[in-house]
Amino acid sequence: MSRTRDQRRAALIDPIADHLLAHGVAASNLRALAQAAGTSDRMLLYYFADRDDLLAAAFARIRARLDAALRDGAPTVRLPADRLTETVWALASQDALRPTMELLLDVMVRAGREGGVFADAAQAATTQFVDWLADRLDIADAADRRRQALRVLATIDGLILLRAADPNGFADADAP
Amino acid sequence: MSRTRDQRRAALIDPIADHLLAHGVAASNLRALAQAAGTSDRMLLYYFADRDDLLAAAFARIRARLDAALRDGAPTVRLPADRLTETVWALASQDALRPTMELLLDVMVRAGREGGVFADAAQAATTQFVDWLADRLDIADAADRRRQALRVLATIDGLILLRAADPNGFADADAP
DNA sequence: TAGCGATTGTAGCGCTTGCTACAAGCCTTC
DNA sequence: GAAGGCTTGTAGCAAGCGCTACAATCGCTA
Repeated sequence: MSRTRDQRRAALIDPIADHLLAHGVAASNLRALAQAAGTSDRMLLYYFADRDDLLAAAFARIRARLDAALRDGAPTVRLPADRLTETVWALASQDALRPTMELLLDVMVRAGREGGVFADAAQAATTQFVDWLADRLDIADAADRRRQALRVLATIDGLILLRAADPNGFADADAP
Repeated sequence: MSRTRDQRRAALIDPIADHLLAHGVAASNLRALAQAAGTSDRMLLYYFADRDDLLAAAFARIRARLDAALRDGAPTVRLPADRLTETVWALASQDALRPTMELLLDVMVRAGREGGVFADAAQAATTQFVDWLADRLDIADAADRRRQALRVLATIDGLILLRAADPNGFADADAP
């Protein structure tokens, strides 16, 4: 009974996550998300407390997918920072990861202004990513490694942001 | 007559730019902007064609301010990329520039999804910033210099984004 | 089969948003 | 002082938003 409800709840999240990835947060109102999930907004609010609850679930799902993609994407070979940046930038530019990274930007900007679900999701994703990067940096000191990992992530995020904002002007600098 | 109208139009832009910098794009609806400018939304739409026109004017004003701040902020001394990154990161973290940089992130994310005014503003600001950075990089080849300038900007933008999204978690990595 | 909770559709509320119709006031010009 | 354009206030529209009240239906159990 309660398990069935949880299952149906879980089944709704995938198409909703897809819609978020494809169209961003602003275009993800309840009616649009309901259509994407093949149901009604009324139903979404039956399975989820409110929109924030729904978004939180979708963000968690997207993070789980990202986790899997990162695990498959690159082995744990320790690299210097600039080489790691290069590798991850190529990885994050692939079709599979690009929408995720761009949605992450969307969420991070909202985190600063709105807080709430967005702050939680941004913090979780950042931590996850920084940890993953730190595992792949050939730096001995842990604190320094973490600091450099954050710097690598900053560069990747910035590159994605610049490309998303101005895809044409970015073309000539595509190869780092 | 027409000059007076232009003057009044121009006078409205400063408080509106201030509001944008303080509260972001989402919180800058016509009624809020009107209150910030000490007038009514009706008046804003008398002096500007529509909200996009108003935002475009405000973004242009903010870019002019940024231009002045950059000119004052650092002399044209050519540095290697990592030293320039350090310098500009410190500069962009100052109270005077920080809101501008964070608004720029807001605009850039919107540029990707909504285009229009945001794409124009993002492109102009990016170009302006990259040119300024390129003038301060001690790299001989022009194309390579521009590419590195874009990379420096990406890192700065990414750092600002990470700090804006998660001010606490970022504290331990504040010094690059 | 009757009853009862779980599920779903319909309709719409209350709010915010960008924008507009209309009319009143003001200020210049003759 | 009359005329006519420039400026401004009042009021409100239409659309979109998150969310809810209410009732109908479904499916299981007794």
